[in-house]
Amino acid sequence: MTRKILVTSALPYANGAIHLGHLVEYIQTDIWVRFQKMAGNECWYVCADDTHGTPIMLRAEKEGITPEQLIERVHGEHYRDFSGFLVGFDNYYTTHSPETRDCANTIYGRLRDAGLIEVRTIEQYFDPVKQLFLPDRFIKGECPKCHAKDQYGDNCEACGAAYAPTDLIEPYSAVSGAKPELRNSEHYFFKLSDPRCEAFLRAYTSSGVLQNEAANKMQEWLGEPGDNKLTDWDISRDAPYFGFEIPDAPGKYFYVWLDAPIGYMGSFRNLCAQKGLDFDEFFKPESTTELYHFIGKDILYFHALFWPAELAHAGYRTPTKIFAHGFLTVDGAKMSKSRGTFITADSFLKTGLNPEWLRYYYAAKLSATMEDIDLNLEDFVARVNADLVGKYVNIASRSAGFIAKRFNGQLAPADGSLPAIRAIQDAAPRIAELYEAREFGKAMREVMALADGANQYVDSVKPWELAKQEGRDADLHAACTNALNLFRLLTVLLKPILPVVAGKVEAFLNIAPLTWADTGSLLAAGHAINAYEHLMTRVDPKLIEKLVEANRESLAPAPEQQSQQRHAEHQQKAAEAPAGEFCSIDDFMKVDLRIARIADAAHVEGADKLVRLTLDIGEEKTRNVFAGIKSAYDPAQLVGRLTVMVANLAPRKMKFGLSEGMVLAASDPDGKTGGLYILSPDSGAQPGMRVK
RNA sequence: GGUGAUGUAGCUCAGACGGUUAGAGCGAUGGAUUCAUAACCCAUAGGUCGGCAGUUCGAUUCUGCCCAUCACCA
Repeated sequence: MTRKILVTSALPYANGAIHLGHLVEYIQTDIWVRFQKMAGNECWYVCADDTHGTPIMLRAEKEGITPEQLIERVHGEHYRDFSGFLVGFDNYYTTHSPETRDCANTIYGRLRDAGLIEVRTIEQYFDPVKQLFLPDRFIKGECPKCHAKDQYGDNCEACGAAYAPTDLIEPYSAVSGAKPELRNSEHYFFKLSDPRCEAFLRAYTSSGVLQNEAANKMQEWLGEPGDNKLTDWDISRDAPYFGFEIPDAPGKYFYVWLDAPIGYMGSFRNLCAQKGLDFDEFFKPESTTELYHFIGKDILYFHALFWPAELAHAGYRTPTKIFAHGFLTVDGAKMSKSRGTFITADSFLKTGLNPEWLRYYYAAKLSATMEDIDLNLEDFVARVNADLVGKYVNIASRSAGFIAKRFNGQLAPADGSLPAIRAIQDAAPRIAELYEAREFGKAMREVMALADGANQYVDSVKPWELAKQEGRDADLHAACTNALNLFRLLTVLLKPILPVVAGKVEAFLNIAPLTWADTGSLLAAGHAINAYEHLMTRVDPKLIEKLVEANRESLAPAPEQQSQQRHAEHQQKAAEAPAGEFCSIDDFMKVDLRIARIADAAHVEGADKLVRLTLDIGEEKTRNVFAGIKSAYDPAQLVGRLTVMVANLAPRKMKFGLSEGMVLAASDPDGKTGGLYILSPDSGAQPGMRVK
């Protein structure tokens, strides 16, 4: 029976370029979709640009254009990049569309009618210069807990404390620098804490729609049965805001994260109109169609809690499965602009690299888990050249010449009992299961083992010797025919990953587009093929160097959205530390090291590795410092000792109290040699002396 | 700080319900070959399976702790 399947990838934010991190998801999804289509299923792949929110509004303003102009331009860039990597959306739309607006209004209206929307007045900062309410990340100020300066409005990067923007000391607008005013505003909340939502989500998240790791993670957010840890979700923002105005609330707009997943519906509805599909068949509650969302592990929260809860209580079906994948690292580290590994899709293509190289490399490393995958640039070159060119393409390359020169391009009967051919045909159903299960890496290992088998076959029959012997024409003809059949079968298995190469193979072999069912057949005797042309070039390592150079930014990198999916509005941390090997004397002098006398030391109740130290550094007040030295020191033996502390470290709020500094201790960075050793000055040093 | 995950040969990764010699590809080395994009074929070398403890007759595989990396904390 043909399955009816709707597939989505997460919506990229219309605020930046597509990079290789994004592509992990789109390539993974595209491979899965292409496999489903080859297998004969009705499968639709939709996506869209995520276009709303304050960052879009502000960026457009900065560029002197309207938000509509900005998102139209970015939509073009995104679509170009995805097309360049052969991501075959059935529809690539925008959330700024009548369909999405209509779906959002419908969902909102139904949730409201179900009593799941609540209006509350909240106090929020307002920028009097820009005349707009400020999202948390656009307010900065002094941390209320540790008093670090210039912290964002939602949490402190120095001490990790989470708080409301209104808790900040001396707040200022990150947009205008103005002192924001507190103003009351009515906000609309989706009542996730409602018992109906909690009950639904407990059942839903443990029903097998999530990977095990993801389901485990959900437990943290849901808490133990009985304690309802879910809190209501603020889904409105005040004007001015680029988004959809809430129907019954003039001046209030849907928060961008509300309409982003609804954009999946909007894009599909737009497709339905184009193709004459029945939208309701896919989204009615008792639908027998399948709905899959491919997402990054960072946005599980939105897709596994808010989104299904909205759908379930607005009278729609819920997702069949949510597939979360890990992040991309390059050469074992986070993508970095200073190292040139924050590689944009556009630069990859402009440098002249073949997108199918990357598709194959990702496929070879992808699994069904949320594990990160590493793009090792050296490994990339070796793997693509060895597997695709050396093994796979080579089979055609070494056989085609004989067929063309000696047999007028016509094939002999294929040997269906040949072990190498049987091996591929036997493996095909297993490989189909691996594709279905998103275990592409395992599938590729199998395919390459089969390609090895094909090369071994050619090696064993030695066509180049047969060609020189009198009266061995039939053997030569059979050998090369078998090799080309092996090649054709392998092409079927690789087609979801290499659609362009597969197209060239179809032209070369003079056959109809390959489907999965073709693994069951062989080419007929007498079938005429076309002239062989190179199917794929090798990766030149010089191109990789050029690529890295093209993406390298020598200056200290601007704080850029490092996350691969997340909205800038939501969070925008991860400003990269400049990668310098040396620090200047000035940098060093910023650290105020002081001799401290340990006035008191005590175990900390409930802490596994902390000792509470009371330090005298010659000031009126002693300092309270938590040190992670419990494993090495008994508090009693520390009292009275002199040591060295960092006196101007930003205070850090810990579970057990405020830590006002740090004592220095030595340990093996690799952890190979155990032990922890706090520093002591030579005798004569007095508390409060500066160390430099 | 809490939670979820990851850590196996130079590189990228498999695997083991605990049990004789821990696997593959790439890379390295040696050989064979020349049909093929210096591709392919055969063989060899390489690992105290992140660290420390515990359970066990026996752990890399189970448990605890530690270290490192990634993500999330609305």
